[in-house]
Order: sequence, then structure tokens, then C-alpha cells
Amino acid sequence: MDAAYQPRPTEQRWRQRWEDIGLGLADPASPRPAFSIAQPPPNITGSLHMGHALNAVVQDSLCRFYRMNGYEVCWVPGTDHAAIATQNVIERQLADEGTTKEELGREAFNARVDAWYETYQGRILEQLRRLGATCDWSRERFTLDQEYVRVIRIVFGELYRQGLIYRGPRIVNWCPRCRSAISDEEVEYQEQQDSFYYVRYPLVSGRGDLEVATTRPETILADVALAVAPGDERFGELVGQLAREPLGEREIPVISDQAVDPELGTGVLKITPGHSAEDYEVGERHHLAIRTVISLDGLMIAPEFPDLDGRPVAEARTIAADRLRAKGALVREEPLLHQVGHCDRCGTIVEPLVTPQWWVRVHELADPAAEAVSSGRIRIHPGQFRGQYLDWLAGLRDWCISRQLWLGHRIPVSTCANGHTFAWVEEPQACPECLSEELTPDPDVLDTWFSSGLWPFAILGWPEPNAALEKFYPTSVLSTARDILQHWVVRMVMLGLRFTGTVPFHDVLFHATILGADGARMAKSRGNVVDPLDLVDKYGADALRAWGAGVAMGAQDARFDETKVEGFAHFANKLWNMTRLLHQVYVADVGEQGRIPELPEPPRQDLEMADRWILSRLAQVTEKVTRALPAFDYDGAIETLYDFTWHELADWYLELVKGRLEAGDPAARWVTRRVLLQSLTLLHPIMPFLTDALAEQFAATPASLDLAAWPGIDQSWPDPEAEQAMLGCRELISSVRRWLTELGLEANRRSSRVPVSVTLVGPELTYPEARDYVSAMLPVEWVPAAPQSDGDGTPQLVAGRTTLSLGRGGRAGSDRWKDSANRELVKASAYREI
RNA sequence: GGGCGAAUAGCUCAGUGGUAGAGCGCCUCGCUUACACCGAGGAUGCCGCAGGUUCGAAUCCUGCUUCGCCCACCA
Repeated sequence: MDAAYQPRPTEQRWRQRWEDIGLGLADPASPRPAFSIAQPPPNITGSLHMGHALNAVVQDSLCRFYRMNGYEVCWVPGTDHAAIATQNVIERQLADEGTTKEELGREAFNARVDAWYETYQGRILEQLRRLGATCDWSRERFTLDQEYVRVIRIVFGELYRQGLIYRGPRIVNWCPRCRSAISDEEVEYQEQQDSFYYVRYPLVSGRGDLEVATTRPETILADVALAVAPGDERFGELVGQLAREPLGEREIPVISDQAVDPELGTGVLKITPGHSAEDYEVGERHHLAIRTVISLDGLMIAPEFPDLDGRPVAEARTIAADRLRAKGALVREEPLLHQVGHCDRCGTIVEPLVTPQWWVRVHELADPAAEAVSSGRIRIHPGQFRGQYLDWLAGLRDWCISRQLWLGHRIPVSTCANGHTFAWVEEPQACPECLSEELTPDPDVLDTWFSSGLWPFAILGWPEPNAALEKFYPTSVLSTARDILQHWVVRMVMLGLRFTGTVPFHDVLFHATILGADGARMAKSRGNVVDPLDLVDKYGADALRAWGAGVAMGAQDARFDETKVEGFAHFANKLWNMTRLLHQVYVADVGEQGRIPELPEPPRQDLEMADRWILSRLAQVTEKVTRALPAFDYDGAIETLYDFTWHELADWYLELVKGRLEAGDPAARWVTRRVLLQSLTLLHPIMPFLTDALAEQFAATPASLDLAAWPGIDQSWPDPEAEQAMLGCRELISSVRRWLTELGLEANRRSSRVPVSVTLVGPELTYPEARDYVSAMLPVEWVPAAPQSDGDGTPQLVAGRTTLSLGRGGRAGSDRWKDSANRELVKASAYREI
């Protein structure tokens, strides 16, 4: 064995080995129970980032754990076409080249997209392989695959026929840059400093006026009413009267509506159904007309006001305010800090506009989705997100699923010359009703989340009955980042329940978000991005995985800390060398290339105190890790194994039994082999490369620890008595070591022996092995107590209930011990004075 | 505005009723035949603040402060 663990060649070799033995391949015909995961399909817009890496660790560790526990594991990988995101990436490229998609034309644009997919399709999956992901690569899926598209059309058609999908003009969040509608979930609110304008609307009757506070004076041209709260005494008699909007001088009614909060602003709200989602609802309730003064490009449409017409909204706002000021209609203007919606893909301010779109009526879908979680059929981890899920479903509005993009799944609907509109699965040649061949396809494409909402069952061959669907659906676990709870998780539950009749998964994990070392979200513009593959190169995949296990399920977002990854690289090396130690013990028997042989288990009475102690601890560790992993407590698992193998097995047990190992003691050899190999096996789900490479040093281990059975414990191992005894013994050894150091003596085991005698035997020394352990760890030579050794000047040590003294002929190397003893005396007398 | 979470050593974080912990960093010593990617030892904390419950609180309760995230009709 090399003197140090070398991750790179080891990982390469084991990746190959796992592929060779088909480790990730799932067999639907297997009699084993199923464990399955639909991997969240990464967007094909770039390369692996820390979130993907973390999620790979979470999923792969579970897959390996369940495989070792006798399950047939199916982990399906895939990629998402991510229409809006990909289109934006390509549009940015075009902009860099000084052109636009319109200049390029549809055909050339599509070629460009295909080339992009060609290049990047599967690239992230390849990178996941480097982290050790054992997906069933033969089942890889892409959301633009023909079979996948078919599923989308079937689902769309069903919902359309059931009346759960409809088309109609309604107010939507419009991104003027993407020139597309986006859903409520794709709007990101950001705080922004604006002006708050107080505007006077005169009453037509001439008896005074109403004051309205607004941030959007340019939309006054689209006002169709003023509204006050029902029962607001200040304005009661005004309801039903007419007011004049102060820009276009049109007459508009004063109405009352429950949407108005009398406490806010002036208590009077201007109603602009064409440019405000809230006002749109007010308008529906009162059957108000809709006026539109902003175009799909975000420019004013106001032919009668040449200074406003064609201006971007932001400019029009100040111009409108100036006009109002000039007319004396602007009462005052205040700075206002408020939340403004932005497109989450391109950052442009979203413009609420009324356009015809496709909608999903969500209420009928939402109730079962809520029930699945509140009944516990779907469990959410960490638990605090359960409330967020339920709250979100409770306040849901209809879901806008159409997008005006060039890229994506086309809405599978056409209209014939006679006005028959119908949904289809295969591209139609004629209208099914009138056989007209003059068909106009719908121009829009589908929201990406509509297609990814079908992922868990679409990838398993639904709707055709088949063995994989039967065996692996519903899936077991869904692991994802928390920011797509609404976008994706909720939609999967809604659509899964509707179309398969069951929940799409049983447990949802929201893993932590990895922040940069500076505590901010990782962003290229901030320069705090870390590439997980760089970390793999530098520290090894297992080190990255172990670190990821430690932070994955934390309550808070996790700040990236490279020193921790480095710490786990050292841990890997430590395990490597522990195995190397054992291997070297056997070199004389089996040669340099041989393997650590399996030995017959020694009879219980041949075990020493230390043997019984470490087996007892191994039993506890085994139980802890076996409970932790299926409970998604990765941190508990890795921490337990780290502490146990390093600070108990290596620091104490191996040091204590080195001599016995070299002397060929069969009990020590059996125990060491067993404890080390079992620890490696328990660690394998999290650190698969290293542990497989080390298990290879042991005779009679399978081709991969994934094929090994998850280890159990022997009923004879738990041994509180040995644990208690070792605790005392370890404390004694530590005390003696400190004592020797204070005496100015070398405390290395190879230093010249110091004679020590026992003046008083406490429980620390009652086990016959105890004195041997002290002299095995320290340069101590036991000598009989001298009759008057407790006189002044003989250094003494009180450790627990045991007292030791420096034996005859022993001499302190310095008087530091006296200073130390004096300090203790001073302390003790200080206490007395209190 | 509402909800959730966090605040513990210089840094990053574990720790949920019983003597304050880990990794990294820092100081001292040791290149001892598994490992210097190591070993031994050490220093370092009003556990955010103020109350309360309790024999006992980092841990439970209340209020406050600061930070983060999510939601909310941008008056």
C-alpha cells in the first residue's frame, strides 16, 4: 500500500469497477423491496454547481445504504430542457455576438439550441459520475425526448377535456424583455426606492375631491374607478358618485370594495384592472371595463398624449407626475421603500398586463395535494417546511402555463378554419369535428414546470403499464433545494395524484443551500463561486461527500468552508493508514500483495478489556449509523464514524494492541480486523471510493462494499463494564502522561522507563490489564512501593481514586511539578477562604 | 405586514433539562518503525440581551435586539 491515500487514481479505478459490475442498474423483476429516486433533472444551462453536488451526495448515500440493506435500488437520472433559462442563455450569447434571435430567424435559432443541447446534454451527468453517483444510467431521460413529450400531451389533453385547463384573457405577470408571461412563482420581489404620489381626483359634482396615493401615476390613464372600503365613514356618501381622473379627465365611478384597506394610504384606491392584479380582481367583481395603456414591450400607449406615447414606463412615470404637478393635481410626493416584482430569469421589472393565456384551474388539484402532506402520506424534512407547503397551497391562484417563447414544448392545441379548438397528442392533419385541414396551431409553449411536474412517473414509462412503473413508483425519496418547493414539488404532487392516483414520493428532503465563504449566495458576479470539481481534484470526491453529508440537512443555509473539506481529506488518509497498519502486521504471512486474512472468531474468554470495550463501542456506533441514515441524519452518521474511528479506534485501541498484533495475538487480530472493516462498511454510503479501495485489502470482501450486507452487531458485544473500566483506564493514562510531562520527563513510549509505584489502588487499576495498558502507552515501569515514599519531596499523582508516586531511583527532570503542585495549593486555599 | 429559522471559542458549526464540545486557526513539545495529511499537551466562551419556570437552563416559556430565508394585492 502507498504511504498516503491518493484519491485520483483510486476514484478512476472504482468508477470503472462500479460500471463494470452494473452497480446502479435497477431490475424491475427483482424480488427485493424497492427503493427509488427520481433525480431532479438539472437544467442544461451550465455545469455542476455545489447544489447539484450536495444533492448527489444526499441521494447517492441513500441509494448505497438501501442497496446494502437488501433493496432493489432505482435512481433515474436526467436533464431538463429549461425553456426560458436556456433561451435566455442563448440570447445572451447572441447579444455578445452583437445580434438577436429575431435577426437570426427561427430556423437558425433552433439549430443553435440543438447545438447547445448536443454539447451540454449529459455533461452534468458525467460530472455527477465523478462524485460517485450510482444512477441507473440506462434510464437517463430528457424532457424533450419523444416519449416524454407524448406524456406531456396526454396529460395536457386530459386536463383540457376535464375543464381544468382553459384559455382566456386575464391579467398575467408579463416580462417585457422575455416578451412572455410568467407564473406567480417566477416573480421575484425586490425592495426598491420609489416615489409615492398623492394625487387629487376632483368630484364631478364639484363638491370637493378625493385624494389617492399611488406609485404609478402613469397608469392613471387606465383608471376605471376609485374604491373605498365598505363602511368607511369618511367616504360613505361618495360611493356611487363620479370623479374625474386628473390626466385624461375621464369620468370614473367611486365604488366600495373589500380589497381596500382604510388604514393604508389615503383610504382611497385607484382601480386599474389593466395593470394591477389586485385591481383586476376588483374590476371582475364590479364588472368594470379594462383599459390598457402599456404595450407588450413595456412602452406607453397614449396617442392623445404625445409626450407619453411610446415612452418606457419609468420615464412616463415622471412625465405624468410633472403633468399632474402642473395641473395642481399632485398634492405631495414622498419617498417610498417597497417591494417590486422582477422576472426571476432576467431581472426585468414585471408588468402586470391583460393577455390571453392558458391556465390550470388549481383548486381541484390543490386540495388532494394538501391532504397528502397533512395526512402524513408525504413527509417533509426538515419539518418546518411542511407549514410552508400547506400555506402556499391554501393561497393558490390559477397557474399560467403558457409562455410566448421560441423554445419549449408547444401547447398541443389547434384551431380549424371553422373555429373548432381541440387538443392532440399526435400532430393532427385535420379537425376531428369538421375534418377541415386548415389548422392553426397554438403559438405558445408550455411552462417548463408543467413538464417537470410529470417527472416521477413520466420517466418510468407512464401511462403504459410496465414493470418499472409497477416496481419503482411511487418513488421513495425526493431530494431537492428548498427554493423550488412551489415551482416543482407542489406541482409534482398535484399532477402525480391526479394522474397516477398516488403520491409521487413518500419523503421530501430539502437540503441546505450552500453559500459562499462570505455568507452570500454564490454568484459569479460576486466571485464567491466554488466549483465542486475543483474540490474533487484537490481533496478527493470522498472528502467533498463527507463534508456535504455534514451540512446537507442543517436547519440553516451552509456557508462553504474549505478547511472542513480538507479535514475530511485528512480523515481519508487516516483511515488509509489504519488499514495500512493492519496490512503490515500480516505482510510477513501473506506478502506485500496479499490480503488481510479472515480469522476464526476467538472465544469470548480470550478477549481482553480493551477488546471488549472497542466491540461494545462498535455496537453502539453501528446502531447509531443504522438509525441515522434512513432518518436523513447524515451529519450524525459521519460525525459518529469520524470520532469513533479516529479518536477511539486509532488513538486508543490500535495504540494499545499494537504489541499484541505484532506478536500475533489472534484475539487482537480478529477484533482489529472486524472493527476496522465494519467501520469502513458503515462509512461506505458516504465515502464509497476510499472504503471500497480499503475493503479490497481484506480477504473475502465482495467486489464492492455496495454488494456487502449492512453490518449488524453480535449480542455479546455491548459491555458496559468494559466501557466503564476503559474510561477509568484512559483517564489514568492521560493523568500519568500529564504528570510525566510536568516532571520534565519524556512521555514517549520509547523513552527510558520511569519507575512508578502504586500507593493506592483505585477502580482505575482493578482490571488486571490496566497496568499493562499504562506501560504500553507510556514509558512507565512498575516497581513496588517504597515504605516511606509518601514523605516530602516525592512527587505524587492522584488520579481518580488511585494514587501513584515516583518509584525508587526515579528522578524528576525539573521542578515544574512543584510549581504545579503549589498552584493547586493556592487554588485550594482560595476556596477555603470563600 | 405575516410566517419560519438562526445567534455557542478567533473562524465554520455540533450540542434540547444535569460539570460547555468538534474541525480549522493559535501556543508548547515530539520528524517514535500506520499516518507530520501525524502524535502529546495547552490557551481561548456573561452559550445575543432581559425576565420567568425548575433543585438545576446553552437547552423550556415570554419579551427584546440583530441576521437570514419564504410568503404578501407594488395604496
